[in-house]
Amino acid sequence: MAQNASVLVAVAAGEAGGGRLRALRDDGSPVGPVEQVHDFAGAVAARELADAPRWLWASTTPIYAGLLRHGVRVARCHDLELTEALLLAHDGRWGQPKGLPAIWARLHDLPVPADPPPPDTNPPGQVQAALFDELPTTTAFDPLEAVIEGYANQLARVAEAEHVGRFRLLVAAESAGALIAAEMGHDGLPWRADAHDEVLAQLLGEPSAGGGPPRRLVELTDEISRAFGGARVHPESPAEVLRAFSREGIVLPSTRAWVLRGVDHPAVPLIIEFKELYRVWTAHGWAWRSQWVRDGRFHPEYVPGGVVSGRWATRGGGALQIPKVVRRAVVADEGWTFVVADAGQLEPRVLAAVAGDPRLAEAAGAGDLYAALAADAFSGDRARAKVAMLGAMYGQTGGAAVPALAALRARFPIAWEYVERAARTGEGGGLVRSWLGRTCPPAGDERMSGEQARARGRFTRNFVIQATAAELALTLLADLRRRVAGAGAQLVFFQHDEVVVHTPAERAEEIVDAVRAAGEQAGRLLFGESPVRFPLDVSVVRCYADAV
DNA sequence: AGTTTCATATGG
DNA sequence: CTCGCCATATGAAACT
Repeated sequence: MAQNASVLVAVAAGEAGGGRLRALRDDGSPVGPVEQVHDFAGAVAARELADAPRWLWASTTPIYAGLLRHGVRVARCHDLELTEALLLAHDGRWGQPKGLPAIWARLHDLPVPADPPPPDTNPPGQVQAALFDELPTTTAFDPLEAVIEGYANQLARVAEAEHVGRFRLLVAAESAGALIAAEMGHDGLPWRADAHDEVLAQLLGEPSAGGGPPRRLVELTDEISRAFGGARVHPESPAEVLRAFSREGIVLPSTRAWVLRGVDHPAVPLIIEFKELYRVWTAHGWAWRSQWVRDGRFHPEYVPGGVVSGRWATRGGGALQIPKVVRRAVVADEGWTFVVADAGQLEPRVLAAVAGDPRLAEAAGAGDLYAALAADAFSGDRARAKVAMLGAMYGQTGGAAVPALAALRARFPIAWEYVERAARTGEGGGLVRSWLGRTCPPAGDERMSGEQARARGRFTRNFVIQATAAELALTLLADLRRRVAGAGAQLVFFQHDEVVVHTPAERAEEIVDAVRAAGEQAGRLLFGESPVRFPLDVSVVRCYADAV
C-alpha cells in the first residue's frame, strides 16, 4: 500500500441514499477533499472492495442497517457514539449526551443538546435511521466535519486512558460488536414455524380460534378451580391465587414457584404447570411469532453496549430469554448445521485472570474449574466449591455458603482481595473499571444508607467481573467473525457467553476449529500469557435445542 | 383511557 | 439453597 494511502474513511449518510465521504490518515487528519456521492451504499461497497478501510461514522446501528439492506458489508469501523460513551464513563461523566450533536457541541463550548430518546419497539423490518433528521439547525454544524473533529478528539482522550493499550482494544471490540449486532439482526436466527407449532401443540394444545387461551390452559384453569372447591379462580392473577389459598387456611407471601413448591395442596402442581405454559403462550407463542419471525428467520434488534456491564441488550422479541423448550424451533437450513459454542465458567476464569491469583489461575487452567477448585480446597466437593465461588463474585454474606466462603478466602487470598477491594470502592462511593477500562456508572445518591452502600458494593464487586467477561466474549466474537467470513458461514445468535454459527454442513469442522482458535486468541489479547484458559463447549447440531 | 409499578417468568 | 449479580417481557394491578 502506498505510503500516503488512507486507512480511515469518515462518512456521513445523507438524504435520498446519498452521503459524503472523506479519507483520513491514521491520526485522523484529512487526506483529500470531501467526496459527495449520490449512491452512498455503492460508494462504501466500492471502497470496501478496494482496500477495506476502517469506516468512521457517528453510529453503526442506523448507518450500517441501511448498508446491510443494500447488501453492503464492511470489515471494520470506529463507532463514535459508543466510543464517546466509554470515554465519558471513564472520565466519571456517565450519562451525558453522547450523540454526534452533543460531541460537537462540547468541542465548541456550546450548549449540549440532549440525545433523542431510544426508538420504540419497531416491528421487524421497520428499523430506520432518523439520525440526521434531528440535528441542530446551526449553520456551523456539519455532520461529516463533526465526525472528523470528534474522532481526532477521541484519539487524544483514548491516549490519556488509564491503560491505553487495553482501552484501544475495548474501543475496537465495542465497534466490532456494533457491526456484528447489526448483521445478526439483519440475517436473523433460523426459525421453523412447523417445529415451533409442534412444540406449542404439544405443550398447549391447539390455539383457540379467537386468540384466547389454548385448550390446555383452559383445562388447567378448570382443574385448578375444582382443586379449590369449585369457585372460579384465574391462575394468571397472583392476587386471586393468594385469596384462594387463604380461603383454605394457607397464607403465602407470594405465588412464586419456589414458594408454592413448599405447599402441600392439590392445586400446587397444577398452578406451577399453568404458569410455565402461560409464559410460553404469552411470550413465545403464535402471536410472538407473527410479530417477530418472517421468511423463516427471527429478527431481534440487538443493542450493543445496552447493559451497564457492556453486555448486549435487545429491544423487543425477548431474544436473550428464549426458553429452552422453544429452541426446538431453531433448526438449521437444509444442508446446513449449527456450531454452538459456550464459554463455560467464564466469570470465575475471568476473576482468576484479572486478580492474578496464581493458585486460582492454576485451577482455571483446567477444563473444569470447579472440580479443580474442589480438589484444591474443598476436599473434592464440587458443589460446595461452586457456591463459594459464586458467593464471592456476587457478594453473598449469609446462608449456607458462609463456611465455604471462608475456605475460599483462606485458600485464594489474592482473588478474594480483588473482589473485596472492588466492593469497598463501591461502598465508599468510588468507581471501578473492567480489565479493558469500561467504567461503572456512579451511584444514584451521594449519601448512601448502610444497606444502599452494601448494595452498591455488591454491584461494583460484580461489575469488575461481569464487564470483563463481556469484553472477553465480545473480543472472541469479533475474532470469530473474521474467521467464519471466508467459510460462507454466519453468526446468527449471541447471548452473553454463547455464540451460534449457521454454516454449510461440510464446513462445520472448520468452524469448530475457528471457534476454538477465537477463544484462545481472545484470552491472549486480554491477558497475554496468563495460565488461565477459556475453553469452549462446542456442539455441532441441526437443532439449537440439542446443543449441550 | 392511558401510564406506571408490581409480580413473575425467562435468559446469562 | 432463593441466597448474591446483570438483564427483558408479559399481564395484572394500581395509579393519574
